[in-house]
Amino acid sequence: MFPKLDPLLHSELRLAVMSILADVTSADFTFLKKQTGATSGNLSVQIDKLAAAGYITVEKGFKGKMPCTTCTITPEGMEAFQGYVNALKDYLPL
Amino acid sequence: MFPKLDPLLHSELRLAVMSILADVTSADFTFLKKQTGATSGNLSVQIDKLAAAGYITVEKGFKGKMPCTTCTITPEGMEAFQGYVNALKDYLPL
DNA sequence: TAAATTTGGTTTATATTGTAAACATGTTTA
DNA sequence: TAAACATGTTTACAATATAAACCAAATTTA
Repeated sequence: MFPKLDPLLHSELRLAVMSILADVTSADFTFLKKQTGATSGNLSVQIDKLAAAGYITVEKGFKGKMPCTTCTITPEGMEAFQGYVNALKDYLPL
Repeated sequence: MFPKLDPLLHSELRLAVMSILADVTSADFTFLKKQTGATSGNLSVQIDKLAAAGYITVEKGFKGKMPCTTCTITPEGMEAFQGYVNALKDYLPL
């Protein structure tokens, strides 16, 4: 049977963000933007959704004088990501 | 870098359908419905989209006296599915 | 055999989602 | 100080997914 895929993670950009954070734990907005190639607007929206779900935390600070938004994956986010990966395996010949 | 995911395949139900067809080549509507747990309406719509993309062919006939719609994956569909699977690998720790 | 039910879908309406464009706020550079 | 750049956010629109309603033919039941 096909397990349900977490709709929050089944999104190209959110999945890319979570994939990065699952790897490096923490990253700032600019880094995520460069790595994913997303537009700022789209990234901002998707980060909000991940944060609202408790999958990441978002901290706003400054690097020098410039604003800097740092995203960090939470344990729940890590778990959700791993769950998604496992679920996907039932859809794919791996 | 994160490769673009084929939006036609990045859909839970369409992916499930393609996953089945990649395995068994051909299956009828009822079988797909049972395996995926989808509603008829949703399945009907998603099958149309896969067919419109040339990923599957749809043949309408009868099994005994009852109508029977058979879906078959095309070579292009097979290729697209494999491309999607490969692209996904860059998103997941596998 | 007439009515009710089941099978096998399609169409349509709505809710959700994704995305880009426009905007806001401040900083650096010429 | 004016123009260009950095770092995001908000908003408006387009695309998508999904369920609900519908349809027609076949089958079962009374």
